[in-house]
Amino acid sequence: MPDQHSTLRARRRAETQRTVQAHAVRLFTERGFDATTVADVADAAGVSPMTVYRHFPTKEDLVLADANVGLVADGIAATPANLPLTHRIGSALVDSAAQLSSGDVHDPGSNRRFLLARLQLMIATPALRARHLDNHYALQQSIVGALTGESPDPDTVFRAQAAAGACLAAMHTALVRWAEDDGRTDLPDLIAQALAAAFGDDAIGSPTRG
Amino acid sequence: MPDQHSTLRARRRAETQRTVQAHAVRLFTERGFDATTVADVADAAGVSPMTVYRHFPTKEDLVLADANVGLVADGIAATPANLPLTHRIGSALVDSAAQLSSGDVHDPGSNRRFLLARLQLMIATPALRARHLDNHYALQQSIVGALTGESPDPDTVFRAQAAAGACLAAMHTALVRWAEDDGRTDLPDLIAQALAAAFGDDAIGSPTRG
DNA sequence: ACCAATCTGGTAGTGACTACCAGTACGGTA
DNA sequence: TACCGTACTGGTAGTCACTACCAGATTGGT
Repeated sequence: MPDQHSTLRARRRAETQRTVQAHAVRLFTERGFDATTVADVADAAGVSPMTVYRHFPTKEDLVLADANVGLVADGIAATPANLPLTHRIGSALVDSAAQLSSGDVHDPGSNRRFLLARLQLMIATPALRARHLDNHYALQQSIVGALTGESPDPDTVFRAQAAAGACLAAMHTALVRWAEDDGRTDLPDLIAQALAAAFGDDAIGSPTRG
Repeated sequence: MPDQHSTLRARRRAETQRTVQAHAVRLFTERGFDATTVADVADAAGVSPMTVYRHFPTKEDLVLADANVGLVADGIAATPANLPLTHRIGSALVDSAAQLSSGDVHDPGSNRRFLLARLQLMIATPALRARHLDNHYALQQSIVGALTGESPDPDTVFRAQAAAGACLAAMHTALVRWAEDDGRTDLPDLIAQALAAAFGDDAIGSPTRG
C-alpha cells in the first residue's frame, strides 16, 4: 500500500472539507447553530448528510475544526528556557495570534474574517463555547508537553499546567473582546493586555511586534 | 399566589432531585456516562424519564448541578478592595474550597465524597469536561460582577475578566490533581500551590487556615 | 368543598449520531 | 489497456437525547 497517499485524493478531501465548513459557518451565522440541521449544511454544500459526518465527527466540529493546532506548542519550544513560565507561554501566544489574525478585516474571504466568524459563533452558542473551552484544555496539555519535555517530576508538571491554564484563560478573555469588537482591535495587543492584567504589567516581555 | 412556596412541596422536590442525582452519579461511575441512558437513571431512581427531565434540563446536568453556586462571589465581596485582583480572587477560591471539601474522605455518604465522584466524572467524560469548563466561564462572570460592581469602565471589566479567568484556570488544575489523588491531598493547599505557580509564590496572601 | 398551581406520566415527534451495506472513483500494477 | 485493492460516497434503519402537547393526581389556600 502507498504510505504517501495520492495528492489528488488528499486535495479533493481537503477541498470538500473547506466547502462544507464554509457553508456550515455561513448557515450557522445566518440562522443560528441550533436552528440549522446537519441536513441543511449538507444540502447547501451539495453533499449527503453521511459525507458531512465522514469529515466532521460532530456538528460542533463544523465550527471548531482548525488546521492550526500545534502552532503554539511549536512557538513555546522556540522561547528561551530560562524565562518564567508565564513569560514563555505569553510570548508564544502573542506571536501565534499575530500569525493567525493576519489578513484584511474587510475581505470577506480572508482567513482572518473566517476565524472571526467562527469565534463569534463559539462565544454566542453555549454548546460551542463549552467545546471551545475544552479545546483550550487540550491545547494546555500540548503546551505543558512542550514546556516540560520528558520530565516526570509531578510538581514541575503541576506548575506548568497551572501557568499554562492561567495564560490560556487570559488569552480567552482577549479573544472574547476581539470578537465583540468584530476584529477591529489588534489581537496580539489585546492578548498582551490581558496577560498584563493577570500577571502584572511587567510580566510579558516585548513581543516580536514593531 | 403565595410567593413563599410551601415547604412540603419544596422539600419533596429537593428530595427527588437528590435521589435522582445520586443514582445518576452512581450509575455513570459504574457503567460510564455514555453507556448509561436517561431511562436507566429514571428506572434506578424509581421515576419516569419525564420526571428526570423536569428536574435536570440535560443529561449532563445530572452530574454538573451544584447548589453551591454563588459561594465564591460572596467570598469576593468580603475581601479588602485594596489588594491586587489575583489576591482577592485567590483567597476567595481557597476559602470556598475549604468549606466545600470538608467532610470525611472515607464516609461514602459525605458531601466531600459525592463532590469527588462528580469531579472525577467531569474530568473523565469529554462532554462533561466541556460543560464543566463552561460553568467556570459563568463563574468567572459572577466574580467579575462582584469585583467591579456597577463600574461601566470597559478596561476595568477587561482586567477583572483576565484576572478571574486566570485564577479559575489555576484552580482547575488543582481540582484535576485533587481528583487524580482521589481526594487524599488537601484541596485548599493544592489551589494555593497552583495559584503560586501561576502568579508567583508571594502572590497569595495567607489563607484563613490554621 | 372548591380552585389554582404544581408535580408527574404518556405519546409522538425532531434531530444528532451510528452501524451496516452497496455503488463508485481513484492509484498502482500487470 | 485491463485489473484490483482502497478510499470516498450514499442509503437505510436504528438508538438516544430532548421537546412540545396533553391528561391525571396531589398540594395549599379560600
